[in-house]
Amino acid sequence: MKMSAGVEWALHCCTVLSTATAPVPAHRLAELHGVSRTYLAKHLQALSKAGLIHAVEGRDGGYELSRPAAEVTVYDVVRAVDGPEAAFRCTEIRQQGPLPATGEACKVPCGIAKVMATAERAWRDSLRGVTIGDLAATVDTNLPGTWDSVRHWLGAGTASEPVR
Amino acid sequence: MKMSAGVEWALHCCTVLSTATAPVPAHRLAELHGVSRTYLAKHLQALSKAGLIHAVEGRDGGYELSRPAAEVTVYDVVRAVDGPEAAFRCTEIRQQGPLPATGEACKVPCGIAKVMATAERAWRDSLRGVTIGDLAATVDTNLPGTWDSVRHWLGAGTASEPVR
DNA sequence: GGATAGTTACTCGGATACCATGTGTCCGAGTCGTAACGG
DNA sequence: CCGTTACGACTCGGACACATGGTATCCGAGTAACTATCC
Repeated sequence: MKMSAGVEWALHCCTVLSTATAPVPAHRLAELHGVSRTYLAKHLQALSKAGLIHAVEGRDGGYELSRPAAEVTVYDVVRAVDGPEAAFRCTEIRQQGPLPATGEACKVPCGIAKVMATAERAWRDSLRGVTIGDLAATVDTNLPGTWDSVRHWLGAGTASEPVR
Repeated sequence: MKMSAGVEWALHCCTVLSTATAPVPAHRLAELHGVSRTYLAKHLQALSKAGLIHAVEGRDGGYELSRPAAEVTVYDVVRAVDGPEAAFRCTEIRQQGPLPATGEACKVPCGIAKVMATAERAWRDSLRGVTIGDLAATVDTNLPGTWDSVRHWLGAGTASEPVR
């Protein structure tokens, strides 16, 4: 069981967007994080479809958060990128084989499925307890001035162009 | 993010083994659950490597639980089949790009990685709170007599042979 | 000088290849139960 | 009748193909800003 690497990228991007003062193009976010531009674009589209971010079209356009960072949870991002379906999928094998469970026994969900569902709910609840705003604040606590540098870099031209 | 279907099979098999009175061959477990014999064998090998079950070799051999069912947690099985590594893997992209995090900032783990690790810990703790014995008891509560039927079927010959 | 039309460059969005991991399968090594055999 | 021995069938274990989904990429549609022109 492994999670898409795009989740990490998306979370970093959302955190950056929460402190940006203007729309940020996808290729700029990729450059800032040192990842593939085209593949990151795919994940940003997922975030866009989920309504977490929205695109400003045309020249000088880019992405920006649709809601305040404090109202976007980490789980929202994970769900948007990684998909809404649960990791564990009960295939109801109790109904197969020579001793299948009868119809009435299947009215209650399989005990195994219930345990897995409970665990995943705990996982989701934990992720729902943290927002993009919290993440940004943590970074600022660990290394004050980080967002100033990021905003400065975003405001400047390309990376090859020296920052004065 | 999806979990291997073998996890579900393995949990069902462990529950059956917890009520069996003699070693159960892999092909018999596959037949009982209506799943691929050879593929199930692969997952049973994983359980065996993890020490959760052990093989009785030779004729009339098979698998049996190594520990009492009450001492085997659901997480033990999930970990054995699905692997011990976490779903989220931090690739430290904060150290990449034109504004990499400096050495001292990296002494503390990335905030995103911490959030994901906390969530996964909650997930694991939830799975650790349920044992194979609990699962077996749940089945017996929902449909009393199930394990008697299973034991009877296991004691009898092949499925094609009618049970008297 | 101001409004307007054309141009340009930039943005996102979906459709398209590649590869790693899960899925499914196979055959060989080892072991126990059984039966035949000899004492 | 009992011990020994050889056999046979059954078990697991690891090594081998296939398929699905994540990974990575490309090009086309659309829009806003800029510029030059005209009134």
